[in-house]
Amino acid sequence: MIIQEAAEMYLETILALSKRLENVRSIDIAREMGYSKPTVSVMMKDFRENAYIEMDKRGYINLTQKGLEIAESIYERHNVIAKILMDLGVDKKTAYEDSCKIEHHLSDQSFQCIKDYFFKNPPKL
Amino acid sequence: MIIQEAAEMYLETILALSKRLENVRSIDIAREMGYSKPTVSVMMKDFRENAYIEMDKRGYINLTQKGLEIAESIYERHNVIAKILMDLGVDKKTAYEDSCKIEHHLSDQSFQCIKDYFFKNPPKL
DNA sequence: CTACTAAGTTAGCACAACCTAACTATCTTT
DNA sequence: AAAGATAGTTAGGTTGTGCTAACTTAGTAG
Repeated sequence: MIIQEAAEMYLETILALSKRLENVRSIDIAREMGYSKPTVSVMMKDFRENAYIEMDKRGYINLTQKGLEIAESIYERHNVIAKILMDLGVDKKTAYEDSCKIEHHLSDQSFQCIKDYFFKNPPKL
Repeated sequence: MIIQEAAEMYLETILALSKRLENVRSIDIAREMGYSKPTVSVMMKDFRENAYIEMDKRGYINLTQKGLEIAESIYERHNVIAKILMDLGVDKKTAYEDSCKIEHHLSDQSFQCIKDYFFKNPPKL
């Protein structure tokens, strides 16, 4: 299973939910992302089969090491890019929306260069 | 027809090709983008029906005003973003590849903020 | 116990955007 | 004129990612 944009979004959402909920279930993901139950259910089946998550008998979802690594990398990108956009004057909502889309398309090299540059040269408004 | 990422790529490619070729044909687009002839043919049919391009009897393609506006906006983004990435230290090939993907996902607001910032604060290596 | 509700799953569908195979049309070359 | 090459089109298939309808399963409330 090649991890594609959609899959990255699910993994990131699971990580984000796990930071504010006791347990993460399919239904929580569906509500968070605005998708139907079956859509999420099918994707979680895929994730189980490819060992990105584990699910217990109650349906509580946990990221495996493999899943967590991807989720965290995307999650970091999301926040770093959103912060930079906001520092450049973009409003919060737009900054988060845009970074949510961009985060999947940046090479590691570009992300690192952007991160390094803005770390060394924080924009002053 | 909602212009989606794929459509934007075709329009941008037509514009780019028209800058270095006398006439642009479906086959030129197919070769440039690495797609099959039928794939391009079907998309061009769609473009004709939605007035993004015009095609004469010889199959020569020209962007309409509507098509040109989209193509130019994407084309500008591509070059601006690629230049910034290169200024930040990303190699040329990666910079072009990444900007090619990002260009479709940035809001006007974010693009403008990024452009303004780097115009006022050109990175010095 | 029955009935309701909530969560998860299965089956089947839709759409975008790619593909190959096979056809047509046109132009060139002999 | 016949044959070959090149370009475009049509038909039908595949994959990813979403949907609804309808089912199952488990927990809760009367």
